[in-house]
Amino acid sequence: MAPQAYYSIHPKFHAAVDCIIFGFEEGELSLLLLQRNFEPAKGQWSLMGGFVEEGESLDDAARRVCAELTGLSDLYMRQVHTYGDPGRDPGERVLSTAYYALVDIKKYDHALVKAHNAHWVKLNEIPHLIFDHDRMVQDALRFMRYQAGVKPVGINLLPEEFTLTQLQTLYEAIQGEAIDKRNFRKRIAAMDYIEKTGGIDKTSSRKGAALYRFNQDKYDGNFKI
Amino acid sequence: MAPQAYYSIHPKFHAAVDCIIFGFEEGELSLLLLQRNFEPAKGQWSLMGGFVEEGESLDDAARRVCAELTGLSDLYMRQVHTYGDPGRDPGERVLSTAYYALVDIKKYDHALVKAHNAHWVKLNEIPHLIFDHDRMVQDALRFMRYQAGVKPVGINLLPEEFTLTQLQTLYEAIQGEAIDKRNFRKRIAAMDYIEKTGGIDKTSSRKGAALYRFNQDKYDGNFKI
DNA sequence: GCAAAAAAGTGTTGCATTTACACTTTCAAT
DNA sequence: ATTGAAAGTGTAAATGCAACACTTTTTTGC
Repeated sequence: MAPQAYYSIHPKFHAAVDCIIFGFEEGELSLLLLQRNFEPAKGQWSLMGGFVEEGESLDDAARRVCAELTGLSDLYMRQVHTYGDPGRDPGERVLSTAYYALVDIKKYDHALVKAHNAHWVKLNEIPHLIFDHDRMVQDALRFMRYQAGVKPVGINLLPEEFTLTQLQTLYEAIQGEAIDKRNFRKRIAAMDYIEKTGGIDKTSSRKGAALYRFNQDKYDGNFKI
Repeated sequence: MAPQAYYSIHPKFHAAVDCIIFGFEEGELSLLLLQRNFEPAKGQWSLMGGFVEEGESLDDAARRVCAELTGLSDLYMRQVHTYGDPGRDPGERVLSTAYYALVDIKKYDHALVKAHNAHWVKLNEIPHLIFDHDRMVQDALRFMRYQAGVKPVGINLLPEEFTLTQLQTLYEAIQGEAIDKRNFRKRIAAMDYIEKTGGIDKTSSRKGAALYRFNQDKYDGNFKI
């Protein structure tokens, strides 16, 4: 068989990425969802997605798609799964790879979000989404929760400086259950890569709460020995 | 934009699946690898792979590809990751989704394996593989190890009936470290879904070892309450 | 200026899980 | 009858995890 024929006898498919974009506000996780003002499935809710272009890796496509909506191009993102059932997109056949992304909800570009008719929706208020996007959300949520239990990825949902109460509330939202304050702080204290900045936050407490930051170098150091 | 145009302005890609096929023999994990007697990359080592066809889901494609090589179509399989860098396949652009599969190494079709010029290779003797297949193997191994630590998926590498010594040797191979025999048996005893068959295996011991089997119903029951 | 409110911050104990550890039993082969 | 080879079995120490309540600080309202 000639090398060319090896490939050309096989079909080609559209490839897309869909992004499950997590934010954290008011003690709850939210997703950034589109109320589609475009076809297909105009009027329905969906994830932000887009087609993979020539010469663009899947990771790059996911990054571009998230940046188109949020204006942020340095988000923490991870591939979740690829969905390839024929008929999953009722228009044409499309293979779609889902990525989750973590956003500091204070930072996104409001104009872009508005232009896409996108909205932050709390996890327990998520409407039915088009195609197989419901399942993508379930899978992404499970994977993100798993990763958050293993690595401090959740920090990407907070500003650079944060209080321990914010951090605890975040992890309670991720895990979906209350955490004992003293045990939580003991655990954090044992992580030398979460360090005091010296700053004090007085926005949510009369007394004032110490600010902390994540130190990537110290974190990497823990594994390089 | 007309619905058709929505899709057609975007490029299409070949879609492939590559299978990381695990077996267990002589106390070690092995992979079923091809010494390619076909183009591209003839003469080199690779994973078993194939293109996704029209009307075929990714899962179905992976199942078909594994069955083409092993003759077994009911393998435990899980999607690992999709690799989409441009240039990952030097011929044409191909998006490839990796699946791992677990095989009872006593059962595969030897003629098919021979026809494909495939060989079982022990984990620590794996040669360099083409394209990004080395990375696929690393990712699949990590994912399989994780899953084996959480669910009894490893059982798919053993015959229906197995001794506790076999099971322990398997888990030592998966984890890559020795396990205390009494602690291991205590843990297994606590799993009511691993049950004695009443049979006795005398092939590897004068005394004879009790045979066990995995009870899927009891296992499912543990989570349905 | 005093009292109340609201969040930050701080250790100890009991319980459960995990780990370490060595000898006996059985049976086939010689 | 002895030997060899793998199967099978329980306890004690240590570690990790979960439960639990009060003090401190500062602002605000009286």
